Amino acid sequence: MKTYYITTPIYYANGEPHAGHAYTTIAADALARYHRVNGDDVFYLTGVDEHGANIDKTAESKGYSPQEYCDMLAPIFTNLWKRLNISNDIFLRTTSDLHKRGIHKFLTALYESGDVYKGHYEGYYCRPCERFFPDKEIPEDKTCPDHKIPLELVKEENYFFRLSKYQDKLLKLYSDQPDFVYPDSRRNELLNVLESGLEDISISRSSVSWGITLPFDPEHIAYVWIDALPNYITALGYDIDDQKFHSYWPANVHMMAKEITRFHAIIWPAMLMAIGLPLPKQIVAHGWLTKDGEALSKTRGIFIDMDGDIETYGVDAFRYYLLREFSFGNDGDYRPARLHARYNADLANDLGNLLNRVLGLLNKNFDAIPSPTTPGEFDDEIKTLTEETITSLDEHIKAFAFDSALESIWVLIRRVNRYVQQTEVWTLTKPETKPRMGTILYNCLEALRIISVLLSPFIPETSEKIQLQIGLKNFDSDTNWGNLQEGILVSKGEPIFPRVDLKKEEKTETMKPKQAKPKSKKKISENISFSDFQKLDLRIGIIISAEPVEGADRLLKLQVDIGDETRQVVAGIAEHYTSDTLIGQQVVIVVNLEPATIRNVESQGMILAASGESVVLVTPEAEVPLGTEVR
RNA sequence: GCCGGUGUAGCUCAGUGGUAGAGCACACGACUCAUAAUCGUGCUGUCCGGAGUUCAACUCUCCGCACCGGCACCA
Repeated sequence: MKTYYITTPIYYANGEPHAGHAYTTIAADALARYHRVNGDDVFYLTGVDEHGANIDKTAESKGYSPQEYCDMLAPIFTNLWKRLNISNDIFLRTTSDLHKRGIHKFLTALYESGDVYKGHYEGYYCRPCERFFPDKEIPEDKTCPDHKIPLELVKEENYFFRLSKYQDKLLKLYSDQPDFVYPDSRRNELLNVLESGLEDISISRSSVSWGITLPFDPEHIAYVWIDALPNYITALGYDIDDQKFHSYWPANVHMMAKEITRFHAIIWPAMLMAIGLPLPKQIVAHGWLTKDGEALSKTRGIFIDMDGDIETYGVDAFRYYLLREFSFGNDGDYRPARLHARYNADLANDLGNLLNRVLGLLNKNFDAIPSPTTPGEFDDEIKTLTEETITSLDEHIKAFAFDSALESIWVLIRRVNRYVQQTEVWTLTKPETKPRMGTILYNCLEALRIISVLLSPFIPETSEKIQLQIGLKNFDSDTNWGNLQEGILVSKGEPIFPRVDLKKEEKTETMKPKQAKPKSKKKISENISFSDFQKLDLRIGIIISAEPVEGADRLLKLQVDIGDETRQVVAGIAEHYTSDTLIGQQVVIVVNLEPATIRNVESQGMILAASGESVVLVTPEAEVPLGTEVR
């Protein structure tokens, strides 16, 4: 029996899961189920990554120990997966013994490979990022670009992994195995990274406490990614080297969202090379979800209402919509209106109604499933198309084209609807035509049975409902035509996808104004003295010219009149303001900031702006004389 | 600025060197077994713009525009 090992990332447990996590997990679930129904021995892994300074900090801010916090959060993930019908075989927590033991073995092996060395690291460090900035990346103001807080000059003794050594081997991997990274767009990006050179990476932290200690130096904690990536082997029992590990590793697919491909497609394979383990076969990245065209954002309250949509349309409709409407690999725009349209058109009208009408006809005219005694026109077409669908489905699945996969099944569903129409079964009630009627109904049911098998990876609950209504007590996953037995008593057939009235929906939607209050998540910094504050010289100025900076997308070169003089300031606001709207604006400018050169342009100060998801200039509430002090 | 991608019917997208397709939506018709479902027919397009190669380009080449990623940049 072929094995198939598929993984999602272990999601970082410093917040609740969102639709993006659900998307990854549902896609991986579809693959896992597809391979299971085709007879493979499948192992499907998902889980949570529970270590690192961020979790420690989040836990502390909520008044819990990190372990307590993780223990609270893990069930939120598992409950969601249960609700979404995720068929994972394991839910790995990095705080589990299984993982900790595996990591010890992994780190020991890595250490013994000779590619780990101890280095003194002196450099600029961002605590929330848990990372050092390489020399060429240090911002001139020594502020973390993501967290907007000052970098700390930290001198740490760290262990490093000789990633640089693996550049050529990785390049060879990419050329020998062109499908190692899917889709090609991601592969190209990573090739760029590889070709521009790799630096060794530090794999430990001595300043962080919440994590796994290095087996060869208890003073150090494994860096979160070094702790997390090997979960793919620790989950299989790598530490005891058992049969399970050897039968499932290497993984067939590591599935993830596009932002973490670098860790999976560069660092992870390099580490595996170092310890002499086989590499995963494919790194598969999907795009991000937007909602009605806007990026998801906690702070702006833009989120996908999974609970609401699942409540209205059902889990399978949610799964179906995500897999059917988005082309996997690209970003996808989640639009409740489209979900609604898909639900009614595809699920209720095409599939649900087909099952219902066939069962209705059968119940009205027969006591049980009749035998196909009387072949006729179109029968072969239905049978042939069913078989062709099985083949094309397989091709699409291999290419991660869930949308085409589902579309190909729907071609068959529509064909069966047409079959009912063409044969006008409902007219064949006379004794002499009844055997033909029975045959047609048998064919319809058999097609529906096979369709339910083909659909089971995507919408498992529906598949079961279909088979139950057909009268099968145990799920029959045989896709050979004719496997359906005659004489089975069918059920009455309640609609499996009752139509949803849009007007009702609009009402309920307006009834729950669930707007999150926009707020910044950055914590208040440490206190400074009043004299510290007084050191700042803030003045009112007016922008008299603004032009783009050569070679930079975000920068504008501004001339600001502050009364006595004109200052040239470079500001990273080009994405939010055009020159026209800026000229004539009064702004607050820091005039005693030491000058800096950015992109060969001198900047003699800094314009204040609220900078969160959007950037908004700070301006005086009423016009004031230029050069006025701000305090 | 560099690298890559995308731009086709109202919407979501497929597609080929010979003058364009699917689903949804829309209109009309058929049917009445079925969840106002199904089936048929029809409709709309400067296939982003421009130049070039070719007997012929939406499909190839070049230039440009727009949007989206990645990298650089964010005092």
